[in-house]
Amino acid sequence: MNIHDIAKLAGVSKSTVSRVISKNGYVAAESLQRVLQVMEEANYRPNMFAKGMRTNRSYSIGILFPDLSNPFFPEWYHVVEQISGSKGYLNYICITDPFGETELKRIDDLLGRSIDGIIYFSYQKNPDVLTKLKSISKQTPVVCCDGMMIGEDLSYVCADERKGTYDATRFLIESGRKRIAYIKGADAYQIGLNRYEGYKKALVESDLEMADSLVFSGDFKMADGYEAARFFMEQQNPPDAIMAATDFMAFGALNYLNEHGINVPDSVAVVGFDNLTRTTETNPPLTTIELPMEKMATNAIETLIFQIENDKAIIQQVFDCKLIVRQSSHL
Amino acid sequence: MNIHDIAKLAGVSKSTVSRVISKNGYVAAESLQRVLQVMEEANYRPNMFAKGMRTNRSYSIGILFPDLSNPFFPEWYHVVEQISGSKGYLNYICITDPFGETELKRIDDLLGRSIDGIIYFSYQKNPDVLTKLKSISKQTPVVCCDGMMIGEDLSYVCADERKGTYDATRFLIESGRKRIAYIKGADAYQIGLNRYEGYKKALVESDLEMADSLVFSGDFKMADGYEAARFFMEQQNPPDAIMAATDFMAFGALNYLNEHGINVPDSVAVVGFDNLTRTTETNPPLTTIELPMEKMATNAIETLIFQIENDKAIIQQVFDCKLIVRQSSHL
DNA sequence: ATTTGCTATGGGAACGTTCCCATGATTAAC
DNA sequence: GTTAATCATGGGAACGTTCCCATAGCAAAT
Repeated sequence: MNIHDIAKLAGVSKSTVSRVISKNGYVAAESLQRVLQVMEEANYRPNMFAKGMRTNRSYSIGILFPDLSNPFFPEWYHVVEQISGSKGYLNYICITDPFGETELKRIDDLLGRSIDGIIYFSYQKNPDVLTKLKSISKQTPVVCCDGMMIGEDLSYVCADERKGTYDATRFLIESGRKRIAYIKGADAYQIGLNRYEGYKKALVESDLEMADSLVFSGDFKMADGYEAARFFMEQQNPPDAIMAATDFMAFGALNYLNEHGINVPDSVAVVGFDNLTRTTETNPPLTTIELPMEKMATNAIETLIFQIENDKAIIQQVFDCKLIVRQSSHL
Repeated sequence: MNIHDIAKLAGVSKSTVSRVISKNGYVAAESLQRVLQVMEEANYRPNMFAKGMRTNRSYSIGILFPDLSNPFFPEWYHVVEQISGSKGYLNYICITDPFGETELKRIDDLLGRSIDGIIYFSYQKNPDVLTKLKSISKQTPVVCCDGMMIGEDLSYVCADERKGTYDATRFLIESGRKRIAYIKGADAYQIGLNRYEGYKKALVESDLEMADSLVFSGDFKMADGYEAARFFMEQQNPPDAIMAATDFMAFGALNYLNEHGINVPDSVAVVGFDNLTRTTETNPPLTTIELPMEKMATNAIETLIFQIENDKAIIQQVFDCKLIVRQSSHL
């Protein structure tokens, strides 16, 4: 069943049918009606291959995630999918890996499908990948979703995570915390370094101690937060506050503290980062730095679609983070 | 840059280049070498639209998930993506909704992309959707991933969840539990009913009480498990065991119990279902019924690809569940 | 010497769209 | 009443592959 058959059934030419489908060019109200009806009755669906061959558009977007076990990514995708769907796009999801070793291959896989654009997440800042992304982005727009791309000649959307963590750390200091521990990402990851920088900056400014015993490198898993809390609390002089680079790791820390009868926030304050949905459900509800995820995700996909449909010029956006004080940090 | 340009550069005809790309038909070793080299140098990528127009294959698979906040689905997808990727396929992910209201539209969206096959998850058994899936599956294979499809004229992969829950309930009874509560899915969902049936069957066989006060309907969220535990434990005669239809809800129940100093398993046993990765990390580690997720996911995608590439006949598979006893149920 | 089968290659039609161009019909403007 | 602008339609080339068919060289078998 093709455009030709529809044309015959509706008693018009294939050109007219084409005009109906692509909604451009003149077509008489009567013809329109008849073609629409015939298409409906015949359950006709335009052939995307033929369409794509002429237009070079697939209405498909490729998304690269380094890991799907952190609920941050599914939450982000949920927002993206809503918007892209409403604009007629469908999304390929590729799971790369935390070290970015498979990224180049997956980008090629996506390009082989003639996707219209790419949304890129990574834990790493791999020069080869950046070069590739830069070179394709004149043809196929790419939007990167992390602050570590700042300074690169690429489109990105990110948040001022450094300032976010800085503000939160200041808040803890001002509310009297003296020994503030930090759970950062693995040393091998470039992602999240801005968060760690904000923490260090606030400590330095306040002449607070920056000991190795107060920093733990995790792998962004919940279990790492749990282990970090154990590492901190088993010291003879444990911290009175624990900040985590992600809510997900803060969850793990909270679990450890709750299970060991260590009162939060009386004995130790806990602060996360991201403001995941579940932060209101923890015990106690988690003070966290809000990454304006919904705003960022919306912006990322809308930017990408704008670039696809209008202008491929680079667009870079930075959002503010906001400290959200809940019970896990109250004295 | 198309097959014609490559042919000219390599000094052969476009037919020979086509034979090189599609790896079929005779081509001399020398020609092969030259064409390969030219393609490499020109960074040539075959045009999938033109290819698809002739072959009617997109090497794309569509996956429908009703919800992405339950980590069960990302875990499943991770397995699927690994395998489909290794066989040259990429996956579109559509998030429908728990009530299945958007499923028909999303299926149409996918068909509009000429996907080669569909993997279908749902919380509901919507007759319209089933009719649609049955009608398309002669052309575009569909593999459903839940036991509620048993009896339908569709390909599916599922587990004997009824028996799984039955076995687990028997185990609790035999280890001396007398009042066994159950956290089921929302009444509006057809999914998970087999699990609930297994629970009821075991209770009836042992002449144990089946009170309304021992059954709670949740929405598969962690918070629902938390609420369920509160509902059960605030009764004057609380249960000595809580089973949940999903690990995710069991996590919520465990949180409630831990936070309220109710000893697990001494005061109350907790049993989940799914054997998510995180079950070994809870406190105490969670006894659960293993849904052989990896095996099922592997089977689902391999079945689908087999149907795409070989034979579209219906394939139906049922796997066994296995009780995994950890500390949350030990007396 | 002829036939057969295998290897190797090239030409051309076909897939189902879009889009440019040509052709009228009708209406509006002078 | 001619000209111009707008509306409506159809024909045909083009997009970049695959695949069928024709051709032909060469070795092995008759």
